[in-house]
Amino acid sequence: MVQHSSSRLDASFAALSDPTRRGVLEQLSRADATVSDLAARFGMTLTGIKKHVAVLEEAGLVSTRKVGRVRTCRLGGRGLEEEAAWLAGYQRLWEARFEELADVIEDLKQQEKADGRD
Amino acid sequence: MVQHSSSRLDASFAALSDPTRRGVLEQLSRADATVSDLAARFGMTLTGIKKHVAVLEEAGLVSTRKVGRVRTCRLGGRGLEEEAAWLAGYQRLWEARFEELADVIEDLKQQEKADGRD
DNA sequence: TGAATGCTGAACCATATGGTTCAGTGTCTA
DNA sequence: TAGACACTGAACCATATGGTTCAGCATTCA
Repeated sequence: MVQHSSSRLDASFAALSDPTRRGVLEQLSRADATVSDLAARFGMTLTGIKKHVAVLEEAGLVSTRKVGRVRTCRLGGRGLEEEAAWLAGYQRLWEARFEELADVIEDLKQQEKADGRD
Repeated sequence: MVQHSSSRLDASFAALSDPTRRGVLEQLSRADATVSDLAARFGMTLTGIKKHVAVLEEAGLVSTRKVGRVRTCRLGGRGLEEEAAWLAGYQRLWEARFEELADVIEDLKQQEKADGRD
């Protein structure tokens, strides 16, 4: 069954729904980055990018560590397995639904043929 | 490369970030349903559920048709291929990142061994 | 025709989101 | 020690979100 009530899914899908945050993930997949690095790259204030990082961290997609005055962000903790699993489950149902539809159409065709024979 | 700037991804991930909407998708994967059906099942007003359906429709995940005074909703149009592809791409990068990390660790081990030999 | 049904739209409300500025705080470096 | 640097927190703003109620509007049914 598709799981639909999970605050973790809520948080991660919400995190992924913003292009800046998807960009940050992509960036971090290439290399760790400081908050300043990200702010510069995405043309945003430190405070602004910090909020995005916080959202990603809350969702468990990024982890950060502060050394001295520099906070470094890296891809973190989770690899979106749960989200991928949800999508995969949904896709199975979606496909099943269309096979079902195909069956219905097939039935209609059969019936049409039978009717034609009357 | 991971695509991160897509309003379609924005819309669909946002649509998926709400448990009621994921529930509606699950429900529709079993059978089509009217707006009233969904409102009853999710204990929400017609107006409330209608908004959720509108969000799902905007994201292309549900399609609806009104016959007489009844609007029927069905799983629609897209099968979340793009979203699945994004996640898959991300996961590849994520895994690559950890292999890289493994390489670094391996290098450190080698170096340690070499240092030990000095 | 009159009443019930199913949906719709507008208005409203509280809270969340995505951004900013400004005023710090702590850490380096000359 | 002074100044620059990197970040942080509070306050603010506009808009979006998730929900409601209430007043319609068609459509169906008795």
